Amino acid sequence: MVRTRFAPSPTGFMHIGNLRTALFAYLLTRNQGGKFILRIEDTDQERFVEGAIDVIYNTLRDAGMHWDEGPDIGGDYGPYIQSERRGIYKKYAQELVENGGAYLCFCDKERLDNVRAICEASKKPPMYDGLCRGLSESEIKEKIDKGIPYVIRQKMPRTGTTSFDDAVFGRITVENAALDDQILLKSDGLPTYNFANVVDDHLMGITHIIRGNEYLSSAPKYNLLYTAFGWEIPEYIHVSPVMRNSHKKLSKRDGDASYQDFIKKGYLKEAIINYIALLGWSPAEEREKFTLDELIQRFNVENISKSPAIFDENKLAWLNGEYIRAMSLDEFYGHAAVWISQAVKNTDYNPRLIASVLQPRCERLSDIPAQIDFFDTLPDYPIELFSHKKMKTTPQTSKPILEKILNILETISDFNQTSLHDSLLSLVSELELKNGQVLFPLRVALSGKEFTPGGGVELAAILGKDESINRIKIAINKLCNGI
RNA sequence: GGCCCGUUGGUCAAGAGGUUAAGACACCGCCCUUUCACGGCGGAAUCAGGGGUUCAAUUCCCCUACGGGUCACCA
Repeated sequence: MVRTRFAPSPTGFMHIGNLRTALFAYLLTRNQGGKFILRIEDTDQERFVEGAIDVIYNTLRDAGMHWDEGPDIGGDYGPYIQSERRGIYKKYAQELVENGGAYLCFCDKERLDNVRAICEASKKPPMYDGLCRGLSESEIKEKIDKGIPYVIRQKMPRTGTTSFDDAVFGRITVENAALDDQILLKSDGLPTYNFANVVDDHLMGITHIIRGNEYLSSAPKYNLLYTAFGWEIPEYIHVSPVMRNSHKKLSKRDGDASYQDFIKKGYLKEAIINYIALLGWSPAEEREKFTLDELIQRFNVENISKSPAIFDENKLAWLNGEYIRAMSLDEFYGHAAVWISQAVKNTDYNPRLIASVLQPRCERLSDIPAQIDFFDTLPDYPIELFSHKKMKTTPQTSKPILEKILNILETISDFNQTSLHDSLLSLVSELELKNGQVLFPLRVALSGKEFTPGGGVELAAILGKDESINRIKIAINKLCNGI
């Protein structure tokens, strides 16, 4: 039975790279019919942020990644919050001391700084020199009796190599001599991340560890720990980071790196999940758009890529547009309504009608307000806007046409898209013109803009008879004065 | 600096000794069209460099360059 875990620190926001790691773990688990465990790593009390755990819950739930065991729903391997597991680690650290895999170290900060300085001076990697490794029973007892604070350090082999197989990176081998006697238990009795992680993963029966590849070089140390305890080493799946550019990881410092940021920017959760699944993993098919279920069916560790992937918001936007266009109008309206109402306060204008012209030309929901800002107030525009090379229109040609349009609109009693369309197109054929020569001036008159969602007919239908006539008169007036 | 890892178009990427080196985003052009989009068609664009191994290397090996990671009583 596959058991994976997602073990975030509660920092108050969900980083997109973290979310991708969670997604990979989730996809693998569901693909294999295993259990997905949520564990909160909050041993660093200084970083505690109010409400941060809820952000984790909400994001995962919103994205559709449901966990089988976790702090809120429990499970057979709890507690699932590290701060509630304190007692456990000390016991295991002591066990390790007894079986020779670890030792007590009484060195104080000053000495440690010294050791480090010496290493650096001789251009050697800074490592603990192992002074306390050789302490005798009586020396240890004496120091403890004196009340000297101590930490517990892992006793690394001084010779030989340690190897392990990573599902993505293959076989990794390191010289044991390069491994530092890392601290397992701090002098305050709390475990370091390195230790808590190993203990928790083992105790929770985690079979596959999916995490960022910044842990790749630590993995041998963890394996030595597993071995020292006589525990079975899990499968490792280290994944390369999601980058902002070729040098930097996507990070909070750059802003806009969290799931919440993207939602705020008008991206759909389906598109975000779909897009990040494609960063560092590729499906076997020539297709880009996948639902969560489809991703689950297809996900496999073999197709995870070794190299880092640069996050391309362009492609996310495109994918988002694909999702938007695939919606029914009702669905789209459900998403777009709040954005439409941001720009259009006038309740005479039917927001559903506005949504219908927006849907095919909208990539991000947040693009909506700027696209429809002309409904409430007609912008002041120059008459040069009536010039369009391809439509063969100029301010001069537009004026008489607008006057004719005005006459026609005034006679329409049932003012809707169909009636407008029919009567305006008959005007076109009557005048023996191209559609654009009539309808382009109308669009400009109604919107004061060169580009609009929907054309003259659609805009007139939304604006209604009175306002359409009003705006055409304004345009004619402008043209009278301007030509 | 030591160690570990990586490198296919601008970006995501397929490819696993013999391919016209897929596909997608972005870009450019054309078509459609009442603007802009959508859609359709087409185009330009990639194996980091150098050595090997081989009849044949993008693919295997080595070196170099570049990039990343890691070396805390942080996680």
